[in-house]
Amino acid sequence: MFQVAKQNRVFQDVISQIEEAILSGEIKVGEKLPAERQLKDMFETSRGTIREALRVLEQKGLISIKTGTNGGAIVENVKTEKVSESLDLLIRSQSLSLKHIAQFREDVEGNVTYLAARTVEEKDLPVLREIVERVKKAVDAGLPMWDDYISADNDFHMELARIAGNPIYISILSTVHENINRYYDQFLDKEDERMKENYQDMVEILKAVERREPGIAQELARSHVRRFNEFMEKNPEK
Amino acid sequence: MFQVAKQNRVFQDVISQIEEAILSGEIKVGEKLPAERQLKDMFETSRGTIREALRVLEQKGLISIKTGTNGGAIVENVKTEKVSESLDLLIRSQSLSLKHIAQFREDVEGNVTYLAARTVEEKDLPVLREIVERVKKAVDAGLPMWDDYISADNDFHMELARIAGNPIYISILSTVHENINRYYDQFLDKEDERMKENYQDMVEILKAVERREPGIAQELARSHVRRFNEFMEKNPEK
DNA sequence: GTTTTTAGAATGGTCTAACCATTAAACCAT
DNA sequence: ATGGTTTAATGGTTAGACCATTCTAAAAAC
Repeated sequence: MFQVAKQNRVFQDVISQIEEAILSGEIKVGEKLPAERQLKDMFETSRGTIREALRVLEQKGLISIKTGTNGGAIVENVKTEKVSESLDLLIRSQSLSLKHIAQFREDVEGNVTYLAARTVEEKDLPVLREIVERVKKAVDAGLPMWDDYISADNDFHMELARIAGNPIYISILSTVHENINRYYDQFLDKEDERMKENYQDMVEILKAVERREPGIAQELARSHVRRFNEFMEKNPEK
Repeated sequence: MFQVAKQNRVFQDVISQIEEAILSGEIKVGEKLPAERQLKDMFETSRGTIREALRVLEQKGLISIKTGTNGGAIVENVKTEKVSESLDLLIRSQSLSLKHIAQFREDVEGNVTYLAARTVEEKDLPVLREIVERVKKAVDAGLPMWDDYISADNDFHMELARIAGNPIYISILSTVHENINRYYDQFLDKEDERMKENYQDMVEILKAVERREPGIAQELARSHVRRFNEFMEKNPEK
């Protein structure tokens, strides 16, 4: 029947008002908020309170702050980065097993690759080919280039997400990569054979995307990820 | 080659240390951080700096703060709420459209239903049947029960996620629901016909799950969600 | 006249010290 | 027992000072 009677925190009100001004377009991206000392006078409060509000707005990704003359709080374009950050916290604070992340990744990479193969345009292909080239170079150089190889593999999947055209997938995928890479470092045996197999996978995925065959591309991406996962699961330390 | 040499903000260091202590389990959920005046001494800094750090940790959803004796910063279980909040900001700042969430939801519900149909056990079925019963009652009662109907529909999908057995899907799906429900309220025409059609969808999905037919269940779930989305997109205000 | 150096000013970052507001618990009066 | 009162601990807020960083423009050097 009744709502909890919550306390009034001045900085909360400051946050709401500035957030509203930004989202309504009253203050546009790239523009600066008034200086802290001015805001203090405008809101008739103290600088400390203003600064607490700015910390929250900064954390939300609505503003960024520079020091010095001409510094101040600049209104930012909200990026997907904060979604990744909070999702990452959520994932890390749950007791998730590698199996859960691995399964989720398999599904997501499948979906992303499906969408990418459906929406890919001619101009996207050189970028993908260039990444596959990088993987080839790393594979040819062998184990010393393992890190480059992993990094290019991630780029390949992220580029597919970009092509798929849905920013949500970009956030989700970067979070998944961040989390699963921690496990890869720990549990994946760095073998030459792995690199070669996975390079072949990528070549096949690229071909399917070039031919605009979503279903096939999806299944290839899934087994590509599954291969990684299986090798990790075989590892006894897990 | 080089990382950006970022300036040292004392509160940033405080945030990192406390965050690390929480995520590593050194301080457990439900436990309290030391009082601000104690933290100030421990970190050898000022109370203002400590408070700026606490604002950020609060915004991240890692702690909540109570006033009064026995008050203080309590370590919280990270909830999906903050992910939803940042997604919501993305939408409101127009970096993300309803279309993106709708598409993502279609994929996710499809994946979840596929998994659920594969892993479902006999004991899970009564729960699903009970939810479908609730939907039937709401549908029979017609438009006045619209909210109950939407709520039961969400429950149905969340229960499938639970059955699927991957906590990531539970988090992701609640985030999606939290966000998309706002749009349903705004853009979905509340028509009797909608309720009936969607009830039929759910009955079919349940049947496919009962028969352990993952592929069919997945496709049914996808078109179920797509139906919602299409009705929203037809709405001119969108 | 052009370039370099320097000084100033504006801005965020931090600190101190005080007081206010809220809350739980202990105590007291009825 | 019930209800009020006091007390102490905690977060919330304020004011004022000083430091650190950075841009600008004046001054100096060439």
